Amino acid sequence: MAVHVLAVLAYKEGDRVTSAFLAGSVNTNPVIVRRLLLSLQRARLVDTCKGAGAGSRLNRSPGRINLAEIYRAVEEAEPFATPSRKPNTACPVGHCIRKELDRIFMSAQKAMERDLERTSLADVIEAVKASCASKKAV
Amino acid sequence: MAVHVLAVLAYKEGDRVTSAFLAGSVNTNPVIVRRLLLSLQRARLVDTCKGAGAGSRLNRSPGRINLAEIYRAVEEAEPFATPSRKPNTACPVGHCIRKELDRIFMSAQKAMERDLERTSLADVIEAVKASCASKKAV
DNA sequence: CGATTATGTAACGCCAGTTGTTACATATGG
DNA sequence: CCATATGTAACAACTGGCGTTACATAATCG
Repeated sequence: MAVHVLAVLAYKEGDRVTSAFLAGSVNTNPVIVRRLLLSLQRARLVDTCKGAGAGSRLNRSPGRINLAEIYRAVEEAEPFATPSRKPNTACPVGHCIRKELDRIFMSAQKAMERDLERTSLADVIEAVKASCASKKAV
Repeated sequence: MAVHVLAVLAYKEGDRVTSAFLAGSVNTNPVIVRRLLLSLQRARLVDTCKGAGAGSRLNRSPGRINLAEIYRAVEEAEPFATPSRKPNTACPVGHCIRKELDRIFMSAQKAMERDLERTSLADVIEAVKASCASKKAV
């Protein structure tokens, strides 16, 4: 969904867009979008102004924003299972496995982000446009 | 948690272990473990017998089981955000973006799994043992 | 054979996280 | 000063996963 919002922003090249408009586009509530924009602001991906005639716009050109950045800005939690908040008991394995798994999963997540880095927001826009065009052609 | 259970099984090299024992080790309920074991059975990772004196054991040596297999056996859902089951509206972006994002995320997930493939269950056991030993040394 | 043991499975409650909604304070521009 | 749009809080609704109880089924042992 974050990517979706940013894609719309990229679509409107530089124009300020209100959260209400974005919400309509993603088919959700303006507040949801605003909450999302807060994360994106923290990551310096968008630039938001308050007041009349204001709204948000991209802070960088779409070609210089990659999906890994968006992912990191939005997803703060690990994609893996909650470590089952129980610290485990007297099992010989339970004691030390958590730390090891964290290491391994961190590495896997890094691998995933490296893959996401290869795609820029501009790439997404381009692909979407192409996909829409071909669909229209039919 | 799946890895934890399998690690315990690997620890008990070949012995059949009951779900009750595993549950105690992971500090949870036997039924939870059984549900997990069902997934692992489907993936042919464990071999479970019913009846008295029965239980589960690994179907392969720990060195020949990698974490990507476990991940695939257990996690059936995408690690990414639910595609917000709403099919979106008349927004020009909304129409085609879902498909594109699916492609990209699939690729990222593949990258993650490729990373997980590099670690076998035996590696995890080894690391855990080493970690426990060093902790004991202190 | 029958008792015991352990899995398979369903039904249900519980809890946490996410989404959605309403409401209101605040800032900005005209 | 007023209209507009964000920031934020409070709360309802929904969802997914975990936990628990309960019961049927299967396999082993005496």
